[in-house]
Amino acid sequence: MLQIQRIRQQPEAIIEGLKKRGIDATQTVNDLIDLDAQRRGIRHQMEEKQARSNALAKEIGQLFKSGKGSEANELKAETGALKQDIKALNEELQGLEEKEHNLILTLPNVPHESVPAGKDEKDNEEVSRKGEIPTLHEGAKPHWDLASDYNLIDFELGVKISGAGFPVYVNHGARLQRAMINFFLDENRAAGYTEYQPPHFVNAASGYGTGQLPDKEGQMYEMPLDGLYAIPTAEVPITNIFRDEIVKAADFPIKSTGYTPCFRREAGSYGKDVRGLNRLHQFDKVEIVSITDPESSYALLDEMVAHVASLLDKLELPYRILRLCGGDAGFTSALTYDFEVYSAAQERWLEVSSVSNFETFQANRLKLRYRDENGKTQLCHTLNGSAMALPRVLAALLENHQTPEGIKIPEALVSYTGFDIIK
RNA sequence: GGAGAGAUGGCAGAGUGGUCGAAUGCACUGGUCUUGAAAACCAGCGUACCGAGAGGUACCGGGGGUUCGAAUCCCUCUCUCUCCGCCA
Repeated sequence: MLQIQRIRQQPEAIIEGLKKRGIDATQTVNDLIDLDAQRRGIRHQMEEKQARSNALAKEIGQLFKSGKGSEANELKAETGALKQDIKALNEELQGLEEKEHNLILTLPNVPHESVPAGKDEKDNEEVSRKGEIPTLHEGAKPHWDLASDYNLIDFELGVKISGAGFPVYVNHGARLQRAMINFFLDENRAAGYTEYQPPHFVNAASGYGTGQLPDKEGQMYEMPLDGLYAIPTAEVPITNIFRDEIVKAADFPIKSTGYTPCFRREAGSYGKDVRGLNRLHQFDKVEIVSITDPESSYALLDEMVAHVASLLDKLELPYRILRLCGGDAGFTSALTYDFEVYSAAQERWLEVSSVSNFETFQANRLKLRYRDENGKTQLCHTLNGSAMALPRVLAALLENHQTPEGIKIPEALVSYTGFDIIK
C-alpha cells in the first residue's frame, strides 16, 4: 500500500512511474488527493469540537464538585449540541477514510527507476545468463517421463489421494527433495539468514499484511471454519513475524529463511503449463526474507540476487536473470528479478525464483518500522525471494543431468542425498 | 468437547466514573560519581494523525452503548491462559 503522504507530496512522480505498468493513475491519484484534503478538513473540524467538549466536561466536573449544579446544567446544553456534531462529523470522516483506503489499495507499487516499461513477459529485460545449455543424448526425456521411469514421482497416486497437482514423491525422488531442502537451508544459513519453521496456516491479519488479502483470496486455500488460510508461500508467515514491530536499526539487515510447503489453488490455470512439475497445488519452497532501511535496500537486493545465483551455480543448472518489466512485476513489487533455469528436454525456461524489493509497500501495511538516527519512526524496506522453489529445480535437474547411465546428482548435493546417480 | 479466569505502555503490574496517556518496578537512553566498570543518585523514555510552532485529537484486545465526562459501567465479538477430557 502506498503512503498517502507520498501521493500528496509527489503525485506526478507516482503517475509517471505507474505508466511503466501500463496504468494511467491520474484519475485515482487526483481523487485520492481530493479525498485526503476533505478527510483532513473534516477531521480538523471534529477535533476542534472534541477539544471544546473535553474542556467543557472538565469545567462541568469542577462546577459539580464546588456545588454549582445549576451553572453546570447550563453548560450541558452546549455539550449536547457538540456531541451531535461530533457524531455526524465522525460518520462523515469514517466514510471518507474507508473510501480513501479502498481507493489507495487499488494502486500497485511504483516501479523502481531501473524497471523497463512493458506489459507482459515479452518486455522483460534479460540482465545476465550463465551456464551451458546441455546437449542431451538420443532418447532423452522430459522430467515427467523420467519421474515414472525411475519411480521418483507418482502423479496418479497424488490424484487418487488428493487430486491433480498434488504429486507423491517416492524413493530417490523423495530423498532428493529432502536433500534439496536441507541444502538450500544450509546455504541460506551460511549466508547469514536466520532459520525459521513457521506455521503453514495463517490468519486473515497475516494475509492482509503481506497483501494476499483482500482481493486475492481466490489463490489461497481457505479453512473458513477456523478463519485460516493455507500459505501460498513462506513469505506470508515469515514476513508477518515482524508485523506491528518497531525493529532496531542496529539489527539491519534482518535476514530470515524458512522452508514450507506452499499451497496454491491456481484457479483457471489449467492447460499447457501444468504438465509434470511445472505448476502444482502443493509444492516445497525455501524462502528468504530481508528487512532493512531505505538507504541500503537495493544493495541488499543485489546481494540476495547474487546469493540465489550461487545456489544455481552449485546445482550446475543453466539460468538467466530477468529484470521484470512494469506490467509483469507483481502488484507489491518495486523491482523484481526472476531466475529462470533452462529445462533441456522441455526446451523451455522455467521460473525458479523471484527476488523483489517491495520498498515500503508491504511495511506500510505491516506497520513494520524502525527508528532512524533522529529517533523518528520510519517504515522499513522489505525484500524477499525464493531460494529456491523446488519442483522446477527438480524438473530441470532431472532433465539436464540425465545420461544413458542414469540421472547424475550435482556434486554439491551428493553429501545430502547420499547417492550420486539415480539408475 | 466441558468448566473457569483474563486481555492496560518493551516486560511485569496498579488503577472500578472526573485533574489518567495512565502509579510503581524492571528494561532501555543520557548525565553525575569512578582510573575503568559495577552500584548509587538525577533526568528522560508509547504509537498515530493534524499543525511552521505552541499545541490539539485519538488509542488501556475489536465494535457498539450509557454519561456533561469511561481504562473504569452495560452489550457484543475476538483472542489468550488455567483445569478436566481426548490426542500427536
